[in-house]
Amino acid sequence: MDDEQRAVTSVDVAAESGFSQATVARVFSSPHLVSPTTRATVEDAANRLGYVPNAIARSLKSQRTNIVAAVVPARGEYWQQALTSFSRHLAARDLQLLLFSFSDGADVARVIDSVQQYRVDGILLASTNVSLLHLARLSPGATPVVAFNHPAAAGIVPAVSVDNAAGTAALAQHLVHQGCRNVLFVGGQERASTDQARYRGAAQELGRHGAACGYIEAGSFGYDDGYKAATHIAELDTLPDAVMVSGDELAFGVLDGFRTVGIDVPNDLLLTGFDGLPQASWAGYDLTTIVQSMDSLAQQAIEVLLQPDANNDHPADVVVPGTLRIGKTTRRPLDG
Amino acid sequence: MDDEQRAVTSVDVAAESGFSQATVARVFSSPHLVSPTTRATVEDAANRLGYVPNAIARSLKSQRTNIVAAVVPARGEYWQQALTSFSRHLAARDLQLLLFSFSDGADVARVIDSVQQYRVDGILLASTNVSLLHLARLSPGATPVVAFNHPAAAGIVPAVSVDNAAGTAALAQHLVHQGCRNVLFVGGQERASTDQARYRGAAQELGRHGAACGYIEAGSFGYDDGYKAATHIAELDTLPDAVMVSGDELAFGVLDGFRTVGIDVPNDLLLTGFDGLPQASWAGYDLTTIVQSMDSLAQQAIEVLLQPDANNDHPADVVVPGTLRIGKTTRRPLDG
DNA sequence: GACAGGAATGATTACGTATTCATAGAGTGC
DNA sequence: GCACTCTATGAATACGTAATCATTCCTGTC
Repeated sequence: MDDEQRAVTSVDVAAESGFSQATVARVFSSPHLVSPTTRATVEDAANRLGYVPNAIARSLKSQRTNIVAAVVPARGEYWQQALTSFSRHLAARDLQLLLFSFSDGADVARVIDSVQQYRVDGILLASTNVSLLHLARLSPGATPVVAFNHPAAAGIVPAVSVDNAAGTAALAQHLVHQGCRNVLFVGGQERASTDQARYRGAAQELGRHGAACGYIEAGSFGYDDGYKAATHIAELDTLPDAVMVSGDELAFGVLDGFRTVGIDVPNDLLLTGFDGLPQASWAGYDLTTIVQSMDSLAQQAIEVLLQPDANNDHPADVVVPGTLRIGKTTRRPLDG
Repeated sequence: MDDEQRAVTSVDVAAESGFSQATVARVFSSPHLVSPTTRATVEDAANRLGYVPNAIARSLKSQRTNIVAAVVPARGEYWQQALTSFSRHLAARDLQLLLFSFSDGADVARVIDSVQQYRVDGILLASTNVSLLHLARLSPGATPVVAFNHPAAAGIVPAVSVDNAAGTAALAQHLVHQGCRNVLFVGGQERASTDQARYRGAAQELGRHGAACGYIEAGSFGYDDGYKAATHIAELDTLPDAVMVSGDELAFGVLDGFRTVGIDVPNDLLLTGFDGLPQASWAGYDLTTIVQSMDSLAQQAIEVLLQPDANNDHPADVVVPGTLRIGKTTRRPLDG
């Protein structure tokens, strides 16, 4: 009743079971070193007392926390998907996930300082906006880092990304096959390295076929900015054949914007996205896009993170291909 | 170059600065106890060596980790919103967020054991599916817990939820004003306590006005199951006046399902959701729903969590009201 | 039967910090 | 000039575990 339930330690279990603290510790960390009967006795005592090993003390002693930090932007469907995937794959390896989500304006340096304090086993740095300067701050530390979908970081730290350029190139080729000659690319933020790679991939492929590719910047990768961008596009003197949008969420906004102002997709123009969010296959959108296998990306990222990278002077740079998903936003109902 | 960058400790800083380890520790944990000149000297040495305090050791000594665990379902827009909000509010209090996301089939008991090991300062238990049995497992421990949006947990552990019943009651009243007499409620999972509370609120209010309220279960709160549910509803002999859906994401599926089979919302029937996800105000949906102030909920949850609750025998039970958002899914363009 | 070798366990220590206790000055008031 | 308070610092210890080293005991072999 009035038990103040003082924290139960391995010493308490030792006293209760009649064995030493060392043996109790072994029962929980390397059971094969202890005889079956002893193990049973100790486990019994532990259950009776409600003992749970203290991971903090374990971490201090073993110099491994079994925690991986994920530094992720606070907003955006894409990052939430990524986070879920990280979490699942880390759990499969008995690792915990310490979350550091930061808003656009937040002080990344402060976040990184915070991360360092916890002596995590690795850092998944998932943001296109972390400057290379901040990355450099991390490199001297012994904590392994993987830049997730931050192509510009490749060469400085190990990086895992989807093949952005190849993805938009595939989309561009698809559009060319549909007869598009005048394409407009809607970027999220010009300074984001993914944005740059995606535009480059599109522009090069379109150029190879003699098609034009303009660029406008929406301001963010969010729905609202896509919606606004659609309004601007509608006011252009001549509509493009097709609009390629740098991210799916942004594309949903563009699509809804077009619908509101009476531009019909795909009859008036074609529309593509990028990312392959679950919503892209919702009946309301059915968007042509590049589907990133988030599971594959997350798994690779964690693998690279935990590998004691053999060649330090040449950090790993994994590029995972995406797959083209063709939805009704590029499927002309009646085509010449 | 070849620095093996051995972990720098407060002892190293002590040696470098000429002061004792105790003084170094004080500089970082209670600076007011140390003279300004000493502090400067120590901070200088620390910077030179690249010292970062070890939070693990600090936690072991101080018995506070400054970490809060969030146990959250892996899937669902709503939970991702909640997670983001938790993260932001915890960061504002210099707390870290240890994430435990679990799939539907996962072993909750195992997750909870994991949580216990890390001696977190508190647990945000955000799932309608955690059984009361599991909650009981937690109570003897000294770790404070808050059940987030799990009404059934109220009374056993402190709970913070949106006012589910009042929310659906408000929606029901709105529907009655629109002339609805025959309403169908689409639940996610019957066993979820939020689902029950929401249905109850709707049925009672509709009953008060002599209107009927049927119930069907979609199977989950996800888009796909909503889509399927719409198909089933379309096959009914007589369509209801209105469909109340237990969650927004589910409602998006229902709405898209209706559109696919040619049922027009709001002309053929009215539709409401619950949660107030960002997508609910996207132009493509513009859903009538109850908007939960996630920020307010998260903040309250954290407050309750960290308060050394005065009266232990009567755990806190905070209920936050939602606000009605009227979208075009209940706005008849031309009404008799 | 003696001895090697292995298995099981206990005693001890280290991980890096925060805090208590003790101590040395530095002011302060009479 | 002395007792006294107060501040700044150092020495020592504790947090809870895992790993090393030492010890005991048991088994098998020639």
